Amino acid sequence: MLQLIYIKDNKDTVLTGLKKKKFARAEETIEKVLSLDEERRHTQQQLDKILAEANNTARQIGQLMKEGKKEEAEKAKSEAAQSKSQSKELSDKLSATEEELTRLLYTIPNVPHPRVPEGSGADDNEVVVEAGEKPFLPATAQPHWELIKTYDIIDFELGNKISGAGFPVYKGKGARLQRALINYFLDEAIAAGYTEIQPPLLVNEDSGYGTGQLPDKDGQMYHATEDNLYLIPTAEVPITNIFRDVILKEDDFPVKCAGYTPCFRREAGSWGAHVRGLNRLHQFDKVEIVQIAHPDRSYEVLEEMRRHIIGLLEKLELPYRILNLCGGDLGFTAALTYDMEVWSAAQERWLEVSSVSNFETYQSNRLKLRYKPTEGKGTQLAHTLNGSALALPRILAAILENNQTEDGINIPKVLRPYCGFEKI
RNA sequence: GGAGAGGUGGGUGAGUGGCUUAAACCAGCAGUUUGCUAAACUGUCGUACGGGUCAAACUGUACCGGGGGUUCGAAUCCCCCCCUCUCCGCCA
Repeated sequence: MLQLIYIKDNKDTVLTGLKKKKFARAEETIEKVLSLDEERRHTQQQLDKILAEANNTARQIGQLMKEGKKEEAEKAKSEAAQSKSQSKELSDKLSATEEELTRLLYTIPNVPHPRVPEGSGADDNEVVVEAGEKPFLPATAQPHWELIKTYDIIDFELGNKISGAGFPVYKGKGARLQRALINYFLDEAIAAGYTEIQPPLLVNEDSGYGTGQLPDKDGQMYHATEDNLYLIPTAEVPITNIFRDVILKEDDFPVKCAGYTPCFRREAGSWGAHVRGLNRLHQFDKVEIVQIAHPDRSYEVLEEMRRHIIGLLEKLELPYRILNLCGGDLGFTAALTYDMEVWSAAQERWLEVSSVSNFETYQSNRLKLRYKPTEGKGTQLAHTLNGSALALPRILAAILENNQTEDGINIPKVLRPYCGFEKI
């Protein structure tokens, strides 16, 4: 969530930003936030004063008792009892106000960065880069959901039998190619200075709130109710939560973590004709990169992450384009997001394979992820960033479709040492 | 799953109702000493929300796993919950 102090000091910027993000009732909400804050401070001042007096009296009573002045002590006691109901009332009011304030703050999305383009939907996203050559496919070319049957490398029917729709079974060279991609992505991340993490795949409620999946996207996660644990929808959740309630030192920056995990998504209500094959799944594999950055450097870090992902796409020889998401299409918590899409030649459409975002302090405020500046007092919120590097199924789809030939599918050169074969 | 023990600052760990404003030690930071390192010594050393100030100094409140209660006063007593550890059982 946004920092209260930021809203107070930058009211106009916040309002402009929220409008860009198509957040309805921006003025109304911000005014309410500011007046609640006013009320909160006023109440706290009153309460603090009463508590200070009460603490004083209590100390005096202790002193009187010690000196054996019982009568005086009794008198003081009855006085103290009076301020009690008063303080109870005030502290109830304080927590009610704070609660309402927090609840309201949770409903306000992050403010977009100035570089975010205006717009209301996917059509308004800015194409930053388009690179690579779209392959020319033979007339016999098949979409990946046919190819996987032809070569018997991914089996949806089997997954259907074991689990249900959206849980494919990877077989033989399909499984090996998948494993090759994971290892390749991890090795590249390590080479780029990321620390490899193998996090838990089930997380508790606190972690769900920490990265913002709860309470809003409750229905999107698989929930093991017996133990009140959630299957992770992305490695972002466990990895970022490593830093929940953490105060870093300034020279701890940059913190770079990468992890491979399966990801589980219920994708409630989002199935349709356009999500055939590997395009959308309940379980899929992904390598995620996460950075915790100094606020002054987070946009450099974002560009660094973007370059890292481009590097992967280029080495995989996939045509790609990069979108700078417009205000209306930007996620709730992001300040700036690049979507990376690869060209899927047989489907003749772009597939999103990565999304890199700077959340600035939006996540860290909720996580209480701070750092101590070397100069000066106190703590400051760090910036968090993450991105997929990369999500496997659509990459796999694009590799299969783009590299198909009359006599098999060519494996990109960079993956061959990892696969142990050159062709499917 | 059964039984027991326990959750206190960055760490170790004291603290059974009021000289606790959380001792002491370690680590950290600053300084002194020093040819350098080490050691020693001195000082400093939590977080959040307020007040105060140009900024500080200073100052109020809350926080000893979480939530409630008893009391003038709770780390300490009571209730509920969560978690960790040990042993047993089960098990890759």
